[in-house]
Amino acid sequence: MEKKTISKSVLKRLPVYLTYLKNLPESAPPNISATAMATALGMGEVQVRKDLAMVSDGGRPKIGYLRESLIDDIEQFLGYDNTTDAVLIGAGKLGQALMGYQGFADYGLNILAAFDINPKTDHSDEGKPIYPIEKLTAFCRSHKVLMGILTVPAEHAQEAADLLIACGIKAIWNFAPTHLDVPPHILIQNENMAMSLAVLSVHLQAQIKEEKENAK
Amino acid sequence: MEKKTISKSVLKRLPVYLTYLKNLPESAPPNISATAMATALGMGEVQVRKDLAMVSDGGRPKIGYLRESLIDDIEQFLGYDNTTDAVLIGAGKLGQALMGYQGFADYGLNILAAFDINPKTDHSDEGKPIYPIEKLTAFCRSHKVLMGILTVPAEHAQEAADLLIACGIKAIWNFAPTHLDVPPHILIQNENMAMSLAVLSVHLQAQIKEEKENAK
DNA sequence: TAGATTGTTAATCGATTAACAATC
DNA sequence: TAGATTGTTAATCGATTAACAATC
Repeated sequence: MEKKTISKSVLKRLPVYLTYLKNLPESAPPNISATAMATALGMGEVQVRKDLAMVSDGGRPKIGYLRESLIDDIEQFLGYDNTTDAVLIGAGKLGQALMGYQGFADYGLNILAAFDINPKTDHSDEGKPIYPIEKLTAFCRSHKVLMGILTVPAEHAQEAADLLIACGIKAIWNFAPTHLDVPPHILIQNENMAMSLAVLSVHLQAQIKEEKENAK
Repeated sequence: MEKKTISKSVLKRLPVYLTYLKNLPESAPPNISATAMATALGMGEVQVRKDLAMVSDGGRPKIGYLRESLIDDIEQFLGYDNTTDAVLIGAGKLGQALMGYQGFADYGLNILAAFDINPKTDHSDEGKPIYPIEKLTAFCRSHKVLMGILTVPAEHAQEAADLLIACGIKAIWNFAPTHLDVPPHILIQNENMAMSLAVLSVHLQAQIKEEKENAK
């Protein structure tokens, strides 16, 4: 495998392959072909093969890829093997739901603590600490945290982002439905529910309209 | 405005413009130029103008677009003006967080009720009903629900999706980290946190590596 | 009128797909 | 060997960007 720069489109498909591979039953054969994966996921087989070529050191003709090593290769490429510590700002319902989600461990994500302007309690149901926002800076510095998760209301998102950046954070996972202005070296990943809803809404509108016309 | 088919890329940018426009202060002038929006959102101005041309009946040279009507045009295009009723499957933490989120009203989304194999309570904090899953079919039929939101564990996502489709649902917003197999006319919109995490993780890996090299 | 801004047509860029050669 | 599958090179497609004409 050569170290090539990877495009965002490829990058976003890798976790799809990963979950598919990990969900295969124990009883499945140790090898899997790009063809089989493509069929199962409803994708083009050349695309799958090309994507895998970016992270794997190759499959064997006629046999395919060794499932276990493919999983390892993708996980390693995505950096899921070394855990990333993160802090969460905004311990509302969504924030607490994310804090309690056990599945993040599979992605190497570890939410250390949450911070809130006005914490309702000092720990989540799972026992993770919830601190007043004033403690954020010291905490981030001492734990060398590089990632922040924003689950605050839209109107406080920008100031929370500014605060995180001042604490030395390099990447922000933003659940607030708003655009954030940040310096170029900071990565913002918007978990854009509005985007998803737009796609769903327009699809349904079209569907409804179609049905009406058919009913004529 | 002519009815053109819109690409998914444009479609996904529309809600970004919309939130930006809605968040402008009351005191802002009634007109806004594509140039100004592009600068504020860090996008290309031609792209903004082209996107707006898809939904608006045009801005005025030298002046720009009338902010209010632009908002209306986008909302209408996205179908946010007529509400979409939805049911939610899986009343866990994430499910309840979504049920309680007031902001969905802005997107024309109305979560009528949640369903769960084993409801802990019969209503959410906001008073929305939570029913046992057995009641789903009758409910969807009588309320003519077209959209389902999946917040169940990955291992139950496929069966939940099948159930929704059997109930006549046309679009599924899937929060479960798994690939769903559905008939072609059903739209699946994956709220893919794994995708976002992949982007964040790879960015941080690169950042860490870079720092190490600089430290040499 | 001059200049800012719009909308459109053409050029570029990147990503996907198709064709094919290599290999076990 | 034959055939399934891999990996790569070339062709296509779509989306973004650049150039420019139109307009208030």
